Amino acid sequence: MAETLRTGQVAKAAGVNVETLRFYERRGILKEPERRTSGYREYPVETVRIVRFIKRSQELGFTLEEIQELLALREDDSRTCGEVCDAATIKITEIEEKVRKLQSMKRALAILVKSCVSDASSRECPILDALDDKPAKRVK
Amino acid sequence: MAETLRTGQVAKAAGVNVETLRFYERRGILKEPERRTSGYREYPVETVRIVRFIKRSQELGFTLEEIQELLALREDDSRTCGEVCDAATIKITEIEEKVRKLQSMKRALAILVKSCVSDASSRECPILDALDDKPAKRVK
DNA sequence: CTTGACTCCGTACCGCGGTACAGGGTTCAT
DNA sequence: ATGAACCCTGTACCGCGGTACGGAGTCAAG
Repeated sequence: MAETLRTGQVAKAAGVNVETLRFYERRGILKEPERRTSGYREYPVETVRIVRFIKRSQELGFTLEEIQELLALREDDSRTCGEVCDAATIKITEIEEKVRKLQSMKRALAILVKSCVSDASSRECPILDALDDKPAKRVK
Repeated sequence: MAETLRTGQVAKAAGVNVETLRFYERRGILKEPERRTSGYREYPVETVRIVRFIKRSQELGFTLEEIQELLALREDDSRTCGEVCDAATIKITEIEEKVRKLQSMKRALAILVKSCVSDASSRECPILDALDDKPAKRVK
């Protein structure tokens, strides 16, 4: 029963390759693991989940730097609760903004689909309206 | 009253710089505008909205290639309605997936905030659970 | 005690999405 | 008719997030 994992095992389990782990370590996004005397890294099993979290977060449009901040929110004994709380609240606001825009885009696509179905010669284009500044309302 | 705009005007209005327009043109994401005899580009005013759409879409995690597809959905007289419809439907599904994940992350952050408020010494970390495969339920 | 898979480190390179010149031509207001 | 402000093309470079070596050491099974 392995309490620790080596690079290859972590990489495989997390679906990334070994150099990516090293890259994350250099970037400071993964903290340096223990080493055995040979120099081999010994990762805690948890690392797999962290790496997976990173990859998924990226798909959502977060940069590595932002992800680093997100990860810093967990297991940060040093910072005061208030700080963590504030940071998390800011992130929540950002996420809500993303969701809002995505839903706006989705609505635009839905209009497109509907106009397709109902009327082949529809001329108005909802796509550009989707993310406009002005709250467009020209659905006719 | 200007019916067309020049690069500088488009760039300024859209909040990008001139070379970005040229770059989009090379990439095929903006179609080549008319030219006056001097070689100066003459953009239709609509271009400003297109560029703004591109920038906003990027913030939502779409690549230029995906954005190109989105833009292709509009004003595409050649393609059949069915094709456009199918493509839009696929995009909608992708968007829903993004939203789902974002909301999952948001929930995790909210738990974090709440645990902060209620109990300074809470030990469980919701962050890593947020985007896990398994539908975690350990809120205790 | 060898062989093959794994790991180490360093450094170089990649694709994406731009950004920044250099070296010219155009416009237009004065 | 001239100067500032704009535009053209081409090419080189940038930061991000990895990816791919090369050359060497380690580990475990046979």
